Amino acid sequence: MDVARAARVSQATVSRAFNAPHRVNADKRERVYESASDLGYVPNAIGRSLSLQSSRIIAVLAPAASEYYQNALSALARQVIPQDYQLLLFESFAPDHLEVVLTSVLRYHVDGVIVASSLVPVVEIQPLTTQGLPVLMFNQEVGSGEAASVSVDNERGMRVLAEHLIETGHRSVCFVGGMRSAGTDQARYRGACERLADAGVACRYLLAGDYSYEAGLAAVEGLEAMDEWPEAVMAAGDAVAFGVMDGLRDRGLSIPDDISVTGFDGLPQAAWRSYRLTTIEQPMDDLARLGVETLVDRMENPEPTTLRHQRLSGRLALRDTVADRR
Amino acid sequence: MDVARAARVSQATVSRAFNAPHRVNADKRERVYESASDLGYVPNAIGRSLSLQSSRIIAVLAPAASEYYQNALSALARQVIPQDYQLLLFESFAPDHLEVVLTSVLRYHVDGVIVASSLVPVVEIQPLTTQGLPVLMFNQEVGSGEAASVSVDNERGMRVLAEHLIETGHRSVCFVGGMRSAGTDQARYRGACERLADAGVACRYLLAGDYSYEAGLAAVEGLEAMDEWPEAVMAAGDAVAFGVMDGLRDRGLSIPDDISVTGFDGLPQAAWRSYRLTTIEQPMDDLARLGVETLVDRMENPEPTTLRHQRLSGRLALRDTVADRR
DNA sequence: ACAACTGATGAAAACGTATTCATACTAATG
DNA sequence: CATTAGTATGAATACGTTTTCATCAGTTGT
Repeated sequence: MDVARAARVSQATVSRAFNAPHRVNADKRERVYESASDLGYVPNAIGRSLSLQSSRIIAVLAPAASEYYQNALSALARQVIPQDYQLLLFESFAPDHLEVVLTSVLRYHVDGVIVASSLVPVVEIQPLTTQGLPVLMFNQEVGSGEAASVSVDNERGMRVLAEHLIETGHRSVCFVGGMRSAGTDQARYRGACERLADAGVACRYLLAGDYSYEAGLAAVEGLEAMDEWPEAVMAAGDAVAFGVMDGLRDRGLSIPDDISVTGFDGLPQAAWRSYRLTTIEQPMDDLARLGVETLVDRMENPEPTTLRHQRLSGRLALRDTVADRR
Repeated sequence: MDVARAARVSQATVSRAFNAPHRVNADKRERVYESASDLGYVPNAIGRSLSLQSSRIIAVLAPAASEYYQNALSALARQVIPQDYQLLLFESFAPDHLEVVLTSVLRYHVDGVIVASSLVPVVEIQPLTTQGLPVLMFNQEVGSGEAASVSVDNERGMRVLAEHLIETGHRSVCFVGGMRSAGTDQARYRGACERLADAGVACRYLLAGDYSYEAGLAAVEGLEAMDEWPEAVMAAGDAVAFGVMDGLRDRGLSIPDDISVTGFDGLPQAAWRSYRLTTIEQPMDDLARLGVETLVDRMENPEPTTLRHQRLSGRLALRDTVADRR
């Protein structure tokens, strides 16, 4: 290698100068650094990966078009820096495209994978786990043993929200779900349902179709088609809630006076003046930190730790979309 | 290698079976595929990178917390797939941290770099260009010769918006900028100013501080401190515009009856019912495609093409935040 | 029948690093 | 002074590919 020659040392010494400076004499070390900066040399991470059999790269599968997952990605990117890993982004994996993406992930011999998408069920990622690749499911509750996972406590969060609605005297509620298949959707509906049922409050289920603003907006038609407006609608996600709010306002209804609305996730927009949405805020940074730590732990400790789901509690953000009806 | 042995062929043949299937006999090819799937083998991209001296990875520097750049990242991720490149994400580069990030980029020997951040001036990325690394500045207008770049035509977009305000009879305008240092900010202000001046309309400048909702909200205080409300405020970005709108509404003003507001970027929220913001929509997919194509072209053709800035026109989205004052 | 060509294949080198092993040297101990 | 322990260094190897080059078999043309 050029630097070695320029510094009149062996290539092994160059390697040591960068990775274990104390193991090489000060004078040679300086010579190496000097030649390196002269030649604009920086150690090649690819050669390093090959030799070390470890790339210090984490693949992350995320639908970059979703507001929630954009925030998750951002939080993950920040948490990964202190651990000195990089994120390799994989996106846009339609169900039929997923297999291609997964072999692509395999090709890059990443050290670990974070699956941040409600569209990828845990069974689909078996091609990765069978290769012994550590996988973390982000924002998905999976059974223990299948994969490591972190998420907010969806059921509890929804229970807290339901509790709040009950306390404020709501007697009829409609839950607007995103996608039936998403595990989070089920957990959230269950949480709402159970708590409301305890208090003798009915909770209908309306399907928006996905977790978007547009879906929420369209769902209001379904709401309208019911015999009468519910006193409160609990949306499965903030984005849906924004759509619902705007749809209701379009129809001349006032929030929260005519109808209360709650969300879930704690998107930045929930705090905006036009919405001031009462919602459960996901502790995004904590989730990301916990997730990355869990994954890194699995990557760096060969002995297989038990794969378990870790739940973090969300925070109830009380704002202005729930009326006191007592 | 195991697969070679299992298929009783040389390792060179395995390589050819995957990269140039027609150059290896059908029977051996099948044997290779079979052994590969038995052993769960996929070609190692790291070894490949080392041998090919090309990683097929593009580094992207983006502030993952900004709504605009999240959308840009998403568009870039989609555009990069058909070209068979992957995106390696680098984020959170405070000015003093930038150098570390850049050497990290260098380490990974990526094939190209996309800088999607208004916070990174083109001079700062010289460490990359001097290494002969192709760089694309996304959403930044840089002088020709310094780096390849793509952006929407900021000046023209703002002129179109100004034109619209003039046509609808506005006689006083305030421009709310994001950050003085950002090149886009200057171009947008210039576009607005020039067109308005032509029509004899004054255009004041108010600095929000950054391109966030919160900055826009706070900027309304500055607006309030002026002798009288302007007839229109032109925000430098949509997020700022949302903040301005909410700030004005907080003060009991009606949009657009009391004050017109315009934005810039075309964020998804601009179409939301609560804002219905008249703005310039950036052709994000076209920008991403053009940017990626430009970069890929530079990566794959050694002879240096001239580095130029490419502008795409934005689209005027006429919605409900500009009144007709004639 | 023999030369010339074609196509399939393997051996070997290269890419840039980390690391093991051996060697040369220095310092400390008896 | 001789032995030992320790330290600094380089040579060599491994990591997993791609690719050049040589070889060998088979085919075509005369």
